[in-house]
Parts: sequence; structure tokens; C-alpha cells
Amino acid sequence: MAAANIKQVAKHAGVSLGTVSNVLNRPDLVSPTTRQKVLDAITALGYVRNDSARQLRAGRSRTVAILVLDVSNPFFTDVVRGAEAVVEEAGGMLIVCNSGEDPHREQRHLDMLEEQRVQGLLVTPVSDGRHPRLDAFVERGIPVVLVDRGSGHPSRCSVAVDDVTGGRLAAEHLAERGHERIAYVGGPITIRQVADRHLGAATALAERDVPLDLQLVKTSSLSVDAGRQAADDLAALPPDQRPTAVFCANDLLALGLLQGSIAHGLRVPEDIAIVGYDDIEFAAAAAVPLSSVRQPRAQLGRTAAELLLEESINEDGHQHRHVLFQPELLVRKSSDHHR
Amino acid sequence: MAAANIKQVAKHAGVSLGTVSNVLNRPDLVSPTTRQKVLDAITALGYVRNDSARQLRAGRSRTVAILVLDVSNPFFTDVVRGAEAVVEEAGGMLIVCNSGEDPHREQRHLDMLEEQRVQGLLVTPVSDGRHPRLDAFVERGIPVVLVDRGSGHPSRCSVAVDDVTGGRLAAEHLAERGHERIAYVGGPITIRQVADRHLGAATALAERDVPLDLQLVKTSSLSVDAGRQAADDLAALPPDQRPTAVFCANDLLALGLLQGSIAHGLRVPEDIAIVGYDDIEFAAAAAVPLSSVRQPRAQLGRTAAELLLEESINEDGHQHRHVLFQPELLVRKSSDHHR
DNA sequence: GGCCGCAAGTGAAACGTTTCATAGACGTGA
DNA sequence: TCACGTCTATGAAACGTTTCACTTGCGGCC
Repeated sequence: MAAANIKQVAKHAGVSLGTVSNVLNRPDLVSPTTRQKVLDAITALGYVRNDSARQLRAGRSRTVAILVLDVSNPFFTDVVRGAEAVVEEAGGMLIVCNSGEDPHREQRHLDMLEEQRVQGLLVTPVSDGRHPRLDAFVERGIPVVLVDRGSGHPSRCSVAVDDVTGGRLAAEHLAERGHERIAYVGGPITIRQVADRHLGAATALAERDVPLDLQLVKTSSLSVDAGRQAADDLAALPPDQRPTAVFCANDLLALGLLQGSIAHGLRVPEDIAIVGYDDIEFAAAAAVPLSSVRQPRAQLGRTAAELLLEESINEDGHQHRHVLFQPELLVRKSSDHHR
Repeated sequence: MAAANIKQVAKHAGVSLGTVSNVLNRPDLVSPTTRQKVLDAITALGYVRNDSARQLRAGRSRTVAILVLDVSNPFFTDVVRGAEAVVEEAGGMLIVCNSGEDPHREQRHLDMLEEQRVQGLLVTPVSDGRHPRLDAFVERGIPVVLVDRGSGHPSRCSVAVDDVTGGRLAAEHLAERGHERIAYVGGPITIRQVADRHLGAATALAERDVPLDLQLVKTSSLSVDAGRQAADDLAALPPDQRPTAVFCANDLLALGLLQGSIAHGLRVPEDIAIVGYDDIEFAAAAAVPLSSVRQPRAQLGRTAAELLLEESINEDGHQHRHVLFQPELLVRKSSDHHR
């Protein structure tokens, strides 16, 4: 019973091999009596279809892969869950691969996925440049959708979130609450997200009726510790020069800044208002609930999967699309105060 | 060029089909000249091996699957990363599947993985009982390793972390710091981990030279909010009845308790010492860094994968093993105070 | 010179499925 | 009675690989 195949099922049921296949794939072509005989045989022998053979014959698999930069990053886990829902809805299976931001592991995974002739690939490549490796997929007829990367490429779809708008939302909110000395805490500025959020915030402030300046506080990383460090720096300033509001490049920085500010005796939001980015799980659970910009992560995954499946089904008529999602500002207590 | 196969490569290189296969799988059997000709042809045609055919022939794949309860739970993501390292080291590929604690999705994934004839399966089943479904894998010759579940099953390996010891560590630590009124905050008590940690802590205290009682504070969930709620309850007690130390069933509770205690004007650790469980990322980053019991999560994944590969290779001589890891107590400021 | 062994390369068979052209049984209408 | 269509069931071919028994060519040894 270790490995029954279709032939043995056919013999056991007293029908031909093709009939068993029909029961499996087009049951309506088979008379009820025969069908039942076959189903009984399948149960009796513990038959399980061999997907390799099926795939070999079909030329492609029903498996969609998602290759992420970091399986333990909540951003990607939410994207995965969104994509999963769509793929499973369509009767497929999503497998998750992790490059860990390592180009070699990315390469290895791409090699194996290409050998497996997956139905499609959702991927956030390690590097942001050109990707000849991905073109090979497309040429082989395997659709590729870029996630949060390199929008605008002509030969594949992409989905991303608009970080410039995110920065704008945060800055506008703070300006509307009457703040006039606003700072942006973040770094390294070489990270696209860090730069885009800064750009959006700075632009929004400059465009106001009374243009405002956005003070830039650079950090060496996007961690809680770096946020605390920034709090030390800000607390050291004389109160009349200290920003009354801070927009942080992500929530880790914001939480560190929040803790550090409180430790320095500053009241949040009265003395210093804080807005973070990402709306991580702990944002709402902080000592002072943290305002934050939320990205529609699951939506990103869902849409990516939908674009992929559409391309996969409608191979010829498919038009590549580049979907840009808008983030959303969640105002919580850390910035909910009018000056 | 869309889909070159071995035959076309052979023709292009002017050799037989078997020779191409030898170049791919046993290059030392082929003379350097011929080998180079074949490699050139492979490049020229953009040939990529078809894994379905290879698998069909070989009867099994080189893919190991891990089926977890929740891809977005850091516990599992760390387990995944540990397993990943081992599997990739061995030249295989790890695919991650997510049951989302839903028995139907678990079932679906198991069905598809069985059809795919994966090399092996690491799994944390949704339910804790018997698993006839997994026995089918074993009968088919697909090794299964249980992760953090049902140790002791005779027909498969398992890995888990000893929660009783974890509870013991936390309680002993608090007792040694001179605490005599100690509480355990957690619930629902039907969750095995919650119960085991409680058992370990209660036992440790009862076994002391001067036996101590462990006060039980039940919560309805393991969330930050439930922890805050518990803080309210404790703060309402008269100081001479209030526990001077609390061990929480997980870090979310502990962080909520920490915030709530501070909000009620209690000093941590002077008025109330707190120990959590899981050592989540934010434990060390809390306003008062949180003491916590850490589970060797990546090690769990690594060992699970090692057991699996061992069974896979040494099919006959394999002895099923049940590895129980010991957790570790990290003392941080939230409990670092002698009464 | 005859024999042997070795290195290199060959090509048919097998893996398990799906598909497709075809055959048989049976009922219906002319 | 015959021709025809419908419904079922059949089994060979094809998917692309790996393996293995086999040939071929060549050099060494007695």
C-alpha cells in the first residue's frame, strides 16, 4: 500500500486506467456505478495522486511561490496571508520562500522554483536594480509580480505602497494640530522608504500657506535604541528650540522616542507629539498609544496574487499593471493634542 | 527557447541524451571535452531541468515542508529560520505552509503535500490529539517530525520545549530574590502552555524549604489588554496583600501588566517585580526592560530538521527520538531587585 | 596475436499521469 | 432493418528525466 498508482486502482476496480483518470478529473463523464467502484478502490488502496506525474504531463504546477526578504518581518507575514487567501480561494497552493536578504539564497530559491515550473512568482528582490534572472521566468511563461519594489517595469506587474503620501499624511496631520517646529527622525537615508517618507513630509510642509521647515534628525538604524538616542538629543535642546512634534520613519524609532521622552520628563503628546510608521502590533499597546501610518499589507498581498492569477489564466490578453496603494493615518493619543 | 529539454540539448551538443544526464548528475563520468560541449549547449538553449520529471523518476522530492499554525507568530518564524538553515545546508529546499490554526486548511495542505511526495514534514498540528492523517505520511515513507506538540508518539520524532521547567525557573528566581507573595497571571488555563508554566512555578514554590503559595490570577486571553486589566486588579489590593512579584504566562501579558502597574504609580521592580515568557523582541525594549523566559526557538527548528533528514537518509536504522529543550531565564531590570 | 579491462558514450525502459482517437452498446427515428 | 447519435469506456501516446545494460575503442599484458 506504500505507493498505489492509477493502474493498480484500475485493476482493483476492474476498469481501465483512463476511466480512473476520468473519475478523478471529469467525474461527470463516468456513470455513477463505475464511479463508485473506482472511488471504493481508491479508498481501499489508499491511493493518492502523484503530483509530479500530473505536473509533468500538464507542463506546469498549481503552486504559486512567494519569495520574501524576511519571513519574520510582520510586513511580509501580512503580505503572505493576503496572497495566501487569494491563491487558496483559486484552488492553488502558496509556498513561502525566504531569501533573508541574501542574494545567494535568493538565487538558489529562484533556481529551484524555476526547475519546479511554479505557476507564478511573487517576489521582493534583494536588490532594487534590474533583474535578468526574473526575465528568464517571464520568458518561460511564468508570470512574476514585484512586491514593494521597482514599480513600472514593462514586462511584469507590481504592487507597492506610496511612501511619499505616507510621509505627507503624517506631516499634514501634525501641521494641522498647530505644530510649527516639526522634526523627522530616521535613517539611513539611503533606504528608499526612509527617503520617500521624508520627501513626502517635507513637501507637504513646504506647500502650506505658511510654509514650514522639516528638521531632519538622522539615525544610524531603525531601532528602538536609535529612537531612545534621538530622544536624548531632543531633550537636550532648549524648550523653545525643541520640536513640538516628531514624525518617525518607523514605529520602532517612534516607540524608543516615546519611552525616552517620557523618561526625560516630557509629556506625550502635550510637550512632544509623536507619529510613527507601519502600525506594528505594539503601536496601539504602547504606554501612550502611538499614532502611526498603516500600510494595507494584506491588501498588497491579495492584489499581487490576483494580478498573478489573472496573468496566468489570461496569458495573451494580459496587460501588466502597476498598482500603488495609499497608506492610512491612524491618529492615537501620542499625537492627539492641539497646540 | 521557452522550454528546452534534455533531448534538444543532446542534439545541439551532438551527443546522446544519456550523456547530457550524466553531465548533470555525474560529471566525472564524462570526458572534459564532451562535458564542455554539453554545458555550452545548455547555456545556448537556456535549458533548466524539469523537476517534475526528475521527481517522477526518483519517486520523491528534495523538498521539505514545514506546516505551522501561524506564519505571523514570531515563535514559528524563528523555528522556520532554524529549520531552513539545516535543510538548505543539506542542499534541499524548505517550503513554508500556514494552517492558520484552521483544521480545514491544515487538511488541504496535508493533502497537497502528500500528493507532492515531499521528502519530509515538520508540523505543529492544529489539534493536540491523535493524527491518523500523519500516520498516512509515515506509511508512505514520508518522515514526520512534530514541533512543540504531542511528544512521545512511537512512530515519529518530536521536538518541544519544557514549559514546566520554564515556570520553575521563573518562580525560583523570584523566590530567591526574597519574594514571599508571588502571583501567576495567565489564562485560559486550558491552553497546555499556560497550564504547564503554572504547574512548574507552583511546584517549585511548594518544594522550597519554606513552601510558598502561588496565587493564581486568571485572564481571559494572553494579550496586552488582559495584562493591563490584571494590573488594575492587583493595584486595587491593599499593599500588604498585594503580590510583590508576578510571573506572567507570556510577554504580552507582562508588558500590559508593566504599563498598568506604572500607570497606577507602582514602581517596577521595587513595588512589583515582573517576569514574562517568550522573550519577544519588545521585552528588552520595554520602558523597564522585561525579564523573560526564552525558548530556544531556532534550535527547535534546527533539531527538528536534523531529525527529519536523519530519518530520511537512514530510513531503516532510524530510531524515533523525542527531544525536549530547556528554556532559559533572562533576568532584566523588571525583576532585578532584592527585597 | 589474442585476451582482458577500462573509459566513454549510447539508447531503451520506466516513473505515473492526462489526453485523445476510437470502439462498443444502446436507443431512436426513418 | 438500417443509419445515426449518444453515452461509456478503452488503451496507447506523450510529458522529461534517470538508470542501466550494453557497445565501442583503445592500450596493456602474456
